[in-house]
Amino acid sequence: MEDKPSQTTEQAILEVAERIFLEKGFALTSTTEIAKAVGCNQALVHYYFRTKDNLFNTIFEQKFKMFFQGIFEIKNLDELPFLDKLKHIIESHFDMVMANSKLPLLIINEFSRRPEQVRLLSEKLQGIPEKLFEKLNVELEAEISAGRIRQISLMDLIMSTVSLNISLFLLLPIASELMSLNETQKQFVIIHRRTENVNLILNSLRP
Amino acid sequence: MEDKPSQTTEQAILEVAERIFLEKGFALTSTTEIAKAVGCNQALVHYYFRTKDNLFNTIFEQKFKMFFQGIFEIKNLDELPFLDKLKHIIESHFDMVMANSKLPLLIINEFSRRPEQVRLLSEKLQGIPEKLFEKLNVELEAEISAGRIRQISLMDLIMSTVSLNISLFLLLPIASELMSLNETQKQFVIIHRRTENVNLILNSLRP
DNA sequence: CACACAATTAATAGAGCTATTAAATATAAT
DNA sequence: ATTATATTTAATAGCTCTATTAATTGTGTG
Repeated sequence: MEDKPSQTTEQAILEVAERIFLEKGFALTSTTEIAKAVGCNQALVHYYFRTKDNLFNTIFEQKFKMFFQGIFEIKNLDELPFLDKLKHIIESHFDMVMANSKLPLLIINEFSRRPEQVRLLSEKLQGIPEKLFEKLNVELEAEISAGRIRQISLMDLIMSTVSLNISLFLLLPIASELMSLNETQKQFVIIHRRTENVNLILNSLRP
Repeated sequence: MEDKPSQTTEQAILEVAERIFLEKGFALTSTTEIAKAVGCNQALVHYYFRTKDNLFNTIFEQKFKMFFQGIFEIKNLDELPFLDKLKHIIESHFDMVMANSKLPLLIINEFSRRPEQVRLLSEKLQGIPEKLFEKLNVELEAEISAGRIRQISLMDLIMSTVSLNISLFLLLPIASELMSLNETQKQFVIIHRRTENVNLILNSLRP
């Protein structure tokens, strides 16, 4: 049946489903459509994953983990000054969002569609970034005490970073439709906002 | 049939439909559900609005206009210094988003569901805030020339403001689920972020 | 080859949804 | 009161979707 003989049908279904779910969301995606895109019978989707919910959860769980663990990926930044470290964190978060630009909307929608299940899922991965947060918080408070940056909580810093980074990719489709941006212009906006988000946050931290 | 005898059935359908559409989005809302919530026959929804799309568009168009025109409501702020004016603008934008906290997600989803129709709709209301933007831009550039604020474009300023303000209400359901926030705690976060968003932007503008 | 098992398909039950139609009921006007 | 018009309902056609079942084809193993 296959174009790519190297992968199993099950993998093909997963990959196609991931793409379509990210494109159109859970509600507007049918197993019929997935099967058609894979080039197989619709029953086969249910043969491997039984239900549409199962299939979605398999994909969503993996993406969700990746996204939350990747919020602030640990790197070898120990020796850097705090603000340089922060710059790296903001930029790598931006890059992660850019590489998964349709995921935030899916997660937000999924939380409003069935908050309970997503909460259960998220409990499985509790506590992963806590160590990093602890360390960052210590450094942050040291900087504040030393008078090198203004009073601010780590939560606010994270909230602002995530807000600015994900919003770009939530709003860009709207802005580019309203202002008729072409692909080149969109790319320009993206790299421009990448630096602007960093500037905004770092500048605002001055005491 | 009615609880509120003062309003027509048509109005009742509109109000109920608005609430449910905002709650669950277009795809997950059925005319059957709307009718049940209104307390009328399902055919009546189609009698007044013919199609579900029509009903949705009627509501969406009105909300969409309100939201975009209200992005930067004009006020009597002429005599204020630029930064004070900006503070007012950010705060009143925040308040408008807070009063319509489920609307941004609906608009974002609708843009990805049918970008073309929404673009056509948006063309109808082109040019409303242009005057204000012009004026703000002049003032902004004057401040930059005078060295009172750093180099930044008005577009970036708007983008950051909208990003920070809408993201709070996109992320709060997730955060409050993950951290088990109660209603009081959520309210605290909201008022805290209201001032933090202003601080973030104003602080970042220093040269 | 023959047998077991995996993969795939066709067919369809069952459910929910949109939209229409025709009939019933309420309302207003003369 | 009668008639026209507006409102409301019941019934249902037609569609799409999910999920299951039974039958068919493929594949590897003894």
